[in-house]
Amino acid sequence: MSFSDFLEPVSINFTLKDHTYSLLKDAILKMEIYSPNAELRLDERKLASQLGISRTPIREALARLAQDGLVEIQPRKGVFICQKSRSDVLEMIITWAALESMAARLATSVASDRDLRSLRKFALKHSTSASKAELGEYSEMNIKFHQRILELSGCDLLRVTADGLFMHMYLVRKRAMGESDRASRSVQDHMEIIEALESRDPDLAAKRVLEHTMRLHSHVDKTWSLLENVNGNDSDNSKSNLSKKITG
Amino acid sequence: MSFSDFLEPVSINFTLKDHTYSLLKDAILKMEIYSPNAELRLDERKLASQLGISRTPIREALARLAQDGLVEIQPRKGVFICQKSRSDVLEMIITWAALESMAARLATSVASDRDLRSLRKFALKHSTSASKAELGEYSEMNIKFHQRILELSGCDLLRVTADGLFMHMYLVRKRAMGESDRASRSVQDHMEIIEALESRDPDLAAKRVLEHTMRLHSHVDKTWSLLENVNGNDSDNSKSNLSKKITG
DNA sequence: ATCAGATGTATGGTATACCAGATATCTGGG
DNA sequence: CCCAGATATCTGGTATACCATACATCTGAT
Repeated sequence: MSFSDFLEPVSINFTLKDHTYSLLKDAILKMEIYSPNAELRLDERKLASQLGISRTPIREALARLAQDGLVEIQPRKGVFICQKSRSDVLEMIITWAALESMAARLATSVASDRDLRSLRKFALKHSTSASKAELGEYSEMNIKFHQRILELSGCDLLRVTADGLFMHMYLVRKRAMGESDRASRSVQDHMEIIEALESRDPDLAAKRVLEHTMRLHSHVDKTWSLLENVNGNDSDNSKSNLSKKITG
Repeated sequence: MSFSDFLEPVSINFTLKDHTYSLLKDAILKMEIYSPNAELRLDERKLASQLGISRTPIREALARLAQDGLVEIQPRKGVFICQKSRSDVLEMIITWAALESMAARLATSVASDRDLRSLRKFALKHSTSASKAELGEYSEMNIKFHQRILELSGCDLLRVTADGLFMHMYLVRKRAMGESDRASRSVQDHMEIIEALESRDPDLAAKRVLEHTMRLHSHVDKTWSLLENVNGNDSDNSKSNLSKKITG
């Protein structure tokens, strides 16, 4: 072993801006941005000195985060973490429903029997945690289940687009779990979705995923008055009970 | 009238980086990036001197374009306009179908009778241009029709997400029109979609939009061997005839 | 005491200098 | 003539200086 054998992994293609991007993204996703005392402002100079780098890579990372919709850059004012309003969340759920419903439709054609067996096994394995008040764990599994359906579609763009939404949903996820009996209903829904996939029925699979996700929409619509008026006008009362109307 | 009355519109909130972003985006969307002699490389310094500004705002604009998927930044190599492979295009069509199908579903609930009448009028007005070989005009109208459905959904996120796809589709659109009898079939499809919306049947509207868009998928799948191997491996032959399989 | 205007300061916007990797070109030995 | 190694140069990555605006604070006249 020569000396040089030990210093290979300098990770080629590493750039500060990319590193900073994921660093900031993780930080934003982890922080409780809805707590009343949350610091929503990001100070370029402070970040630069904290990370020990210059402002340039930070600014490019912030530009990308702004494109993601995670932060908002107000010229000459500052950059602020975006709080999602209730209607923002509802729209994310609708869009997510659209994507995952299509994914399920595709999956009935392209997913292998082996993949579906694996999905069923995964769902069964975690079905017990729903009732045991291990809601944190169940919540994790819940997200994984839905991401798995996106993967099984074989359409990477569907998956990537939905991931962009999950990123935002993650920010508000902590609020949703543990309310009413959603978890046990969720387990039942999941099994019915799997059955639809296994029966290779595209319309049925799409319908069940749509109804399942729109139940979340309905739930958030009814119970999340908390986020009202957080970002000014949130005045689309016209969409009330939308979930029931559009699922036929 | 005092002198100062004439110099108000300095456009507050104007920033070079935002301006550069839309400038570059438009330029990329307008150029023929699939012509063999297309210049795919973007030189920061050249752009800077051409636009008469420094590299900084250009770099931030490029960072945003990269997030959009319009360009790819290869560290220490350069920034290149992304050419879409055939399978990329197919995935965009699938995702678009998912979004617009959901939009139609929503529209059956939230669109007003007046909006639907307006949509029908718009479709009728342009239905003749399809047969008159004014394919450029028809193509424009076609896109507007679909965007209008997204708007009628009342869900802005659906519309914005789909717009991001339209941006890419625009790049390849010139190739699709004028092939076979797609235009006249398209007119028929559009009228049936409008009828479904007017009958306020969410499932039917969603189904018709899905089938219409997946016909485009099918067409591209069969005829666009041109884009094969443009970006290396394009090896998802497993999806053949996907359109037929998933529309029930 | 109050408020308009001046002034200071903090923050993002922009320009520019310099660094490092990647590639093309040159050059000399074979 | 060929090719390895040196070298020049091009390009993006980073740091830093400076500018312009927004906002807070101060000041003095009423």
